Amino acid sequence: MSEVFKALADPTRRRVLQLLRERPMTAGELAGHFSSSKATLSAHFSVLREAGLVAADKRGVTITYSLRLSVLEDALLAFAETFGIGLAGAGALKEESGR
Amino acid sequence: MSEVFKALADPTRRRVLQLLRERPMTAGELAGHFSSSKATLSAHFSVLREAGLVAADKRGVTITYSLRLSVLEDALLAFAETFGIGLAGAGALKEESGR
DNA sequence: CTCATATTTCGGTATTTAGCTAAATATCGA
DNA sequence: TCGATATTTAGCTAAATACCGAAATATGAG
Repeated sequence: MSEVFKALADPTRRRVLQLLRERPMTAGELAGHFSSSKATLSAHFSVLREAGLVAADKRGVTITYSLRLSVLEDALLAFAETFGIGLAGAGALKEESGR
Repeated sequence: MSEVFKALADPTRRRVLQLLRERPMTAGELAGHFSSSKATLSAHFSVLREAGLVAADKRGVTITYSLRLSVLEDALLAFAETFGIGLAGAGALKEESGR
């Protein structure tokens, strides 16, 4: 739980997740959207990976990252629930992910 | 946004929010629930205050902290929305806070 | 005014984090 | 095998964070 929130606390990482919302992208492709060095971005990917928020798929020499929306969703849901904040919309999401 | 997630990234601070969910509590009362020093807790309160997640009400020599649920709610909602995670339950919450 | 109480601020240390460049690793094509 | 490409790892610095004990601040009681 802490790891997810820690990952979300950085704007760069949140933007990475946003980019991956559209489609999976390679590390280099993602890095192209930022001004930081690739090494720095790589560290951000690592944080996201360890939080379980992205999946890394190595294909040849490139690594494609994809968003693991369910992990993000579950974390937010679990946390919000303890505060009585119902996230009813998650149901609709579940349907969508089920197709 | 970053400040809210950063505040939520620490287990102690999340527990403080949980405690405040029941009722407002003074700084000392809150500190009694943790093994860290009061100085350390005070710093945590400061982070929560700066993130807007709690309100501090100074009454005489004691400071009573209370949860600002709407801020937490709005932050989670806004973020979740950008990921297509609808938080329909927030509507019901709004009604509740309206009484 | 003085004392006790509640809380924060100060000064310090240790750990973590974000960033960089340079070097290492791995894979592909010729 | 050699070279090019994609990505990570290593080594470093600067800034931020968490923690402590001690000192400062503010208030209310007497």
